[in-house]
Order: sequence, then C-alpha cells, then structure tokens
Amino acid sequence: MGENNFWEREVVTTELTKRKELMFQLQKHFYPMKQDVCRYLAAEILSSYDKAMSLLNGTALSGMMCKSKEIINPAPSSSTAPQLESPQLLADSSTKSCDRPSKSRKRNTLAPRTDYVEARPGEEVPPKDGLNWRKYGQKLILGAKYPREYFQCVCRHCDTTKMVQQVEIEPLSFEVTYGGSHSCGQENKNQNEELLAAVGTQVGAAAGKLSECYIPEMVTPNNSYKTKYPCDSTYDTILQLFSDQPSYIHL
DNA sequence: AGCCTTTGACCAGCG
DNA sequence: TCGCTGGTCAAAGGC
Repeated sequence: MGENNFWEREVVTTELTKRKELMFQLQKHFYPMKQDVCRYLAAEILSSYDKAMSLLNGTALSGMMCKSKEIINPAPSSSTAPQLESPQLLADSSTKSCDRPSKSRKRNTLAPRTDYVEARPGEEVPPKDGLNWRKYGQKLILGAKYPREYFQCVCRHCDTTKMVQQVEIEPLSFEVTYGGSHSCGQENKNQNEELLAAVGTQVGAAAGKLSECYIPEMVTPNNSYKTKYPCDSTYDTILQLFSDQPSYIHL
C-alpha cells in the first residue's frame, strides 16, 4: 500500500474506533430500558467493528500475518491434522517458479498466512475471496471430516497457492491458508475492493437493521417515542457516520 | 480448443 | 532407514 492508502486506512480506523465508542454508549443507555433488540444490534455492530478492524489490520499490511485467526477463531481447528509447518521451513526457497518448470514435489515453503472465513447459508462454499484460483488437488486429511482443497492462482507466472480446510465443528467456516505472494497484481486490487466491501457491508447492514427498527419511531410527528430514547443524539451521530461510509471507500 | 475439476499416484518431510 | 502423512503432479473427463 502506498503512503496515501496508509493515510486513508488511518482514517477508516479512526472512524471505526469512533463508532465502537458510540456503540458502547448506545449499549449503556439502552440497557436499563431492556431493549433487547437494540442491545443485540449494538452487539452485532461491535462485532462487525472487530471483524472490520481485523480485516484492516490483516490485509492492509502486506505480508503481515492476519490477525483474524486470533480474533475470529482463537481455538485451533478441530482437525487433528497439523497446521502448515513451522516457520523454519520457510528458509527453503520454493522450488516453484513463475513457469512452474520444476517438477519437484517439495512442499510449498513460502510464508503462510491463515485466515478464517465464514460462509453465509446459501452462499457458495467455500466463499470466494475475490481472487481467481484454479483447484489442483484435494486430499482427505487424517482425522479431518472434510477434505482439504488446494488452489493455485490462475495467473501462471504467479506462485501463490491456497489451501482450504472446512472446519469440522462449524461446517460454514473455512480455514484458508495462503502461500506465496501474488506477482500478477490481482491481490492488491482485490484486497482493497474486498476490504472496503467488507467494511461497508458489515457496518452498513447492521446500521440498516438498526434504522429499520428504530428510526421510524424516532421521527414520528408528535415525537411521542422520542422521550423513550434518551440518546437520540447518539443515534443521529451514529447514523450520520453510517451515511458517511461511502466517502472512505475510494482507496 | 482451452480451461477447469477430479482423482490416483508420486515424493519430500518428519518422527 | 522406514513408514506415515500431506503437498503436488498430471492424466482423464467435463463444460
């Protein structure tokens, strides 16, 4: 990412942090009212915030290990199969070159990066990550209920691979391990689109639900409901922030 | 024709 | 050294 994108990432981070604080206020104010739905929505928005932040921290910093593993799913995969080998293996440079001339079956030893993705019901499984992959193998791993799938970047001069392992206890969750780095340029482009789409979608969806449930009541002509909500200004501020969302999505 | 997925085989790494 | 495991290859078939 360039300097400009770094600055814009800072802006997004700041705004999301602000939203989190506002959501905490919202929760605090509504708790005594026993507004279960509101508390649920606020909790969902906070969860969305955490996810968005993990996306930001994980994808914005090239080559960094993704933090989402710790945040989204701190427990190790239920699979008894070992995760990708220890970092010392990384010292061995991959035998796979751009044209894949070598027929070596050495394991890909490029730095792995593990993400956890969750598919929505009815969504394509495993969920797409915005990049184009070609499946080159599938293997049933010892002790694992679901087979592990192996993908390569469709760009032939790119040495990126990924492994997708369905999480046994959560069939809609997938552990995705990326190896290598894209030399074809599609990653940077798609990472931004993916990141921003994720931030926009998650926060926007939560905000939409919130407004559907409460805004019509808040704006009734006689303001009769307004007195029920001591923190209208908080709502207004939050909704204004939500409506501002697209202005940050131009990385 | 070209690209993709499937699937069995091959082989390197590790205990 | 040997056997097991898992990552990759490559042929075959489908779209």
